[in-house]
Amino acid sequence: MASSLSTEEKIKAAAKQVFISKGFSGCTSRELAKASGMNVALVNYYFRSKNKLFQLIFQTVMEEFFESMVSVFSSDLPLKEKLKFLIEREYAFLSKHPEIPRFIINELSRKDTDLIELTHVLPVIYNTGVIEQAIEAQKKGEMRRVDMVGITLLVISNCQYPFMAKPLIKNLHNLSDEQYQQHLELHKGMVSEMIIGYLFPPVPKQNKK
Amino acid sequence: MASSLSTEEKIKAAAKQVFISKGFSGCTSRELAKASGMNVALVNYYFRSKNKLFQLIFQTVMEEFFESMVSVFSSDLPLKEKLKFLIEREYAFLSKHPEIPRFIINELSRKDTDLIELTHVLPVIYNTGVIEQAIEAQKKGEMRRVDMVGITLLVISNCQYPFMAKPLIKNLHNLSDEQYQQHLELHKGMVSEMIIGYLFPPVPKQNKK
DNA sequence: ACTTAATTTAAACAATTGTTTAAAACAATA
DNA sequence: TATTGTTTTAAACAATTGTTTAAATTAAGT
Repeated sequence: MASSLSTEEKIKAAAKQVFISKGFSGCTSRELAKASGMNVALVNYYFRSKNKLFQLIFQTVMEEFFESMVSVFSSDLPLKEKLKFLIEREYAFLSKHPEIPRFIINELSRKDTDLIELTHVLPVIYNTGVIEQAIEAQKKGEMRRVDMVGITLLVISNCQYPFMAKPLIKNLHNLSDEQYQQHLELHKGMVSEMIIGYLFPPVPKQNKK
Repeated sequence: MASSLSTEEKIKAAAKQVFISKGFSGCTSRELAKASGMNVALVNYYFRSKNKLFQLIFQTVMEEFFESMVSVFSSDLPLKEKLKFLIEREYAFLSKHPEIPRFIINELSRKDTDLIELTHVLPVIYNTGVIEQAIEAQKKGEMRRVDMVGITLLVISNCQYPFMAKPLIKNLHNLSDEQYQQHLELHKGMVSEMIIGYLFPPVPKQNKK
């Protein structure tokens, strides 16, 4: 039962859910309290303010968000397999946490937010050696000359957007939840094949020196 | 000068900007009033309530959002050219209105929102004959057998996400605005080539039947 | 000029916001 | 048991919320 958790952790867990689904400005202190079965004063007793609590939770969500990405790049696989694996992992993560990309993108585009430091995550990825893998594959002419920003964008666009846009696409195409789920599963395969097919064209385009 | 507009239109124009960038729950009635140079009472005098004003604006934003998409499908072009054109148009639209996809997706995923009817836009697209074009191209084996949902998802994922995720990617890769702009331009070409290359594979996969 | 209607303003409304207070309940230790 | 310190509660705080009122101003038509 959830009551085995401490009050502090109950509030944190509930607040995470509420913040993710409604955003910082979409919920109130009392709503956060009620969602954890506590009262308003307790929220501020443990976390000082709504804003402090949010900052704390946003940080942890960001870490979860990048965790699997880093772990995949750190794995001992050829680049092409890493990318297939990454897409698979992203879809698995998003199936569990479909609201997180929207939440993060939203809160990051608030002008008035104390923006979180992400500078530490890039070096971690770079240290996995994935850059060297890409450069080598490109030298051999096996891989298209796309930089890390381009690769990142390709992968997360095609993975995250379909989850974020669920209400839009469902509404637009008149789909049930089950139908959309099927489309997502189908789409994963297409995305994987498309991206791999693009980045690693069957016939080498050119061998730049 | 903007003062040539009527009070009602000044409020509407300012509210559109504010709603799009801060969302319904991210702004106040007084903020909407101040942004148009008016006062709170005038907002409710012309639009009855904050919610009514929002509903009105959301509707018009949605229409702008689908306008170019429909117009491209209605154009007299072969399917492959339509898709190239669509991507080009999407990028042009998003360069002008980079905040709109996030705004729409956000507001559509609010549980408590009176959801807008989109059922009229799908028939419009279907009536352009694009479906028949796709089926024919697929019969000839020129095009992969991907349905309308899949095509839609591919295009708008790769177009919209890079604009939505600007703060995330900028932060992650430590890019300046100018650098990100360059990446966007570069990405457009990649996306177009990738999607076309995937949907219309150079060597016909198989001729079903 | 007079009357009527439409527009704009300042002020007020009750409800809700984030946050704090001070007392109560609890737990641990002596 | 008495005395700590910690946790929880109910109530209050001023500020802000969406909305309304009623008076003031402007515009239009006679």
